[in-house]
Amino acid sequence: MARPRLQDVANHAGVSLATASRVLNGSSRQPGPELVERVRAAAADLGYVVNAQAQALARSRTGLLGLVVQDISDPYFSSIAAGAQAAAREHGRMVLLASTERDPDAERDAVAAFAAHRVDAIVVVGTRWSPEEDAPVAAELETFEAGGGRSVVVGQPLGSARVVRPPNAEGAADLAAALRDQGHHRFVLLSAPDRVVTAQERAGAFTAAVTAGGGEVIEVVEQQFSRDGGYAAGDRVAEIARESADAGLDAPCVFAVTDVMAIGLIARLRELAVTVPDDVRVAGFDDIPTLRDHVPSVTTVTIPLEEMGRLAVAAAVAEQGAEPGAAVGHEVVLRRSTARPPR
Amino acid sequence: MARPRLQDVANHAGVSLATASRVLNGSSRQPGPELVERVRAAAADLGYVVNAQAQALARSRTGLLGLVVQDISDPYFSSIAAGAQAAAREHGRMVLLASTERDPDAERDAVAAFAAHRVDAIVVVGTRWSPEEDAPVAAELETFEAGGGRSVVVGQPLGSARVVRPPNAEGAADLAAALRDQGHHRFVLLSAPDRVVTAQERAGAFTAAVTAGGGEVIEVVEQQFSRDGGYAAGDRVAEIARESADAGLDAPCVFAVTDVMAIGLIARLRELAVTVPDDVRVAGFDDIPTLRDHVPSVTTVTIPLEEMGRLAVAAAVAEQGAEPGAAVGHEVVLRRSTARPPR
DNA sequence: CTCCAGAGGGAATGCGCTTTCCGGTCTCAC
DNA sequence: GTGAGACCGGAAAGCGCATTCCCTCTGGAG
Repeated sequence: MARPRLQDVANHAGVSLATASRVLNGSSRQPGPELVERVRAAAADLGYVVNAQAQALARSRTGLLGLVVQDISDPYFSSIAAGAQAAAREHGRMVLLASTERDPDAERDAVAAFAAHRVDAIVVVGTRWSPEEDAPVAAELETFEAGGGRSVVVGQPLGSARVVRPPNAEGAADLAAALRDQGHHRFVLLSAPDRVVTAQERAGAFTAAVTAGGGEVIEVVEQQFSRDGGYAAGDRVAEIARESADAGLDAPCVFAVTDVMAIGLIARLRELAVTVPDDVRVAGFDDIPTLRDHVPSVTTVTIPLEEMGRLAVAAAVAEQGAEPGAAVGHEVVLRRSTARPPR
Repeated sequence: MARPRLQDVANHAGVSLATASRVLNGSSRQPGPELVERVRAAAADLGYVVNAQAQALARSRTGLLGLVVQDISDPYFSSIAAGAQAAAREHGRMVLLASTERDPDAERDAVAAFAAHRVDAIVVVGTRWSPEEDAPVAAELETFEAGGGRSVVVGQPLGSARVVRPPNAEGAADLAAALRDQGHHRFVLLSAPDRVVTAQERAGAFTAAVTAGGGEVIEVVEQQFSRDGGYAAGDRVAEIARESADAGLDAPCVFAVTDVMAIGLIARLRELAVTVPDDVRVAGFDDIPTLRDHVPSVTTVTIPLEEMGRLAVAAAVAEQGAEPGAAVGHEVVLRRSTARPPR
């Protein structure tokens, strides 16, 4: 049994196609109550399900929202996606999802595919890379916008897309200040390769704030922007800690530019019998949900992940001229991983 | 500047619409090499982007896959989603995502919306509820299949959908056996309301296996199927632990029907100064990624979340008649949370 | 030299729906 | 009583593409 079409409903109700359309699909012009009733009944009778594809073609609007994230299984992205998804639902939009495994090429492909599907807007979530790596995505987004689409990025600016900017610099600076107030002054920076712009923003602002506050970044350790990167940094950090102890210096405080690196680092340190926070202090960034029950509890910068997702969707569906960009708050939360022993 | 249409490309290349279509969209019938070249050039020239909506209408296939999960920010679901997403990409499908906040009504709405968008297949991930709560989704899926769609569930059977079944009973039974072999015999079951079928399957099989092995389930604590549910159970579990200690009995072993409950429980126990595994042992189920760096490490049953997502998509895109259901493996992993003190 | 098969290109139809545009009816004011 | 609107239902023209069918042209067999 083939799916009934709107024409079938119209026939069954004894009205024209136009009337059936007006009744069933939220037209501003509603026929008389009696016809409305007849059409409704016919639709229910036949089990009619509107064909959104055909609607999209006729209206040249799909009601679709393209969401590009770098790894949907990463709590950072899945939290943002949850917010975006909820907001999309409230706005009556459906979400097309793409997870790119942190590959800029896949990012470009995803944007192109979304453009082909004529989504109304595209939201790209995640750090930018080097200008060369970003160029293809940017070009693809440009084309998309030229064709009448709206684009939003959560992260750093990209082309002419609207931006929801995580407070990387502000958060890192505030964190540095808070740690200084706690009495830390010898810092190790656990960062990621240069191409990871988010890491650079955080690392740069942190270093600047530390220096301005009279502290010192005694070493920069560079690793992958992931849990395993943090883990890999463990050996070097442990060495630094031992050197500090041997020299009778204060235990160093590591700033990992993202929570997942902090978690990986702590895992390795535990294996090496280096105690956090006694031998090394550790701070992260993001306050991902995973951190909630981590032991030891980890000092970090809370950023409203779900809200960022919601804001991005709001910017994506906003009428022409509404808020071009959005800022979100942040909060430094000091926890046990940076506690100093009472004296 | 409006988006160029295929007609524009055809004009620009000096060929007919039909020829342009054949060149650009993988038709079995390819025009002569010279024309192919002309059309390709024209398309590139104009920046033509195929309209997937129009294609879908003409072909009456969308290449879309609907994925319904209960909470995309939960690592259980986001891991499955990651697998599904990757598999979909490999099969050249796009994924429409819906996250339902564990609300059966939202689940039904999502399926209906997917049906309206004429997705080729729908994958519903997550536990089933009571028959009454499941009925609407089931009906919606039934309609969808009647209209030519394919449906797959990851979890318990629902209507005539293909099933990817998590090894709930097998895993729980094996876990019970493994714990018995470790010397545990006094168990507390931390389960969820009856309507959560996954919890029932695990709890039922665990209890049966414990009893069969000569052990005893001394109490069943029922809470929400979530981290906070586990947390809420903490006070009662602590009481049980103290009673056991006072009576000079072996410390009880709690089986939390899902890892997130185990994590919440342990968090509360820590606050109450009840030590795991000395005062209470705790085991979970799923082996979600979050568990990787949890302290103490938690005994659980590993199930291949990503693979389940991949299998579901494979079943969704499989040709007629292929594998109707799929089974996945599991593995009990004993970790510190159930370790018994050396004697 | 004729006939036929085959290939290659184009015209035209239709996928299922929205949305003008049109003509008819009804109501109300003058 | 008459004309102007207001209102209402339907016919028809697309939305952008795939695909069927038809026509023409070419080459080879007989």
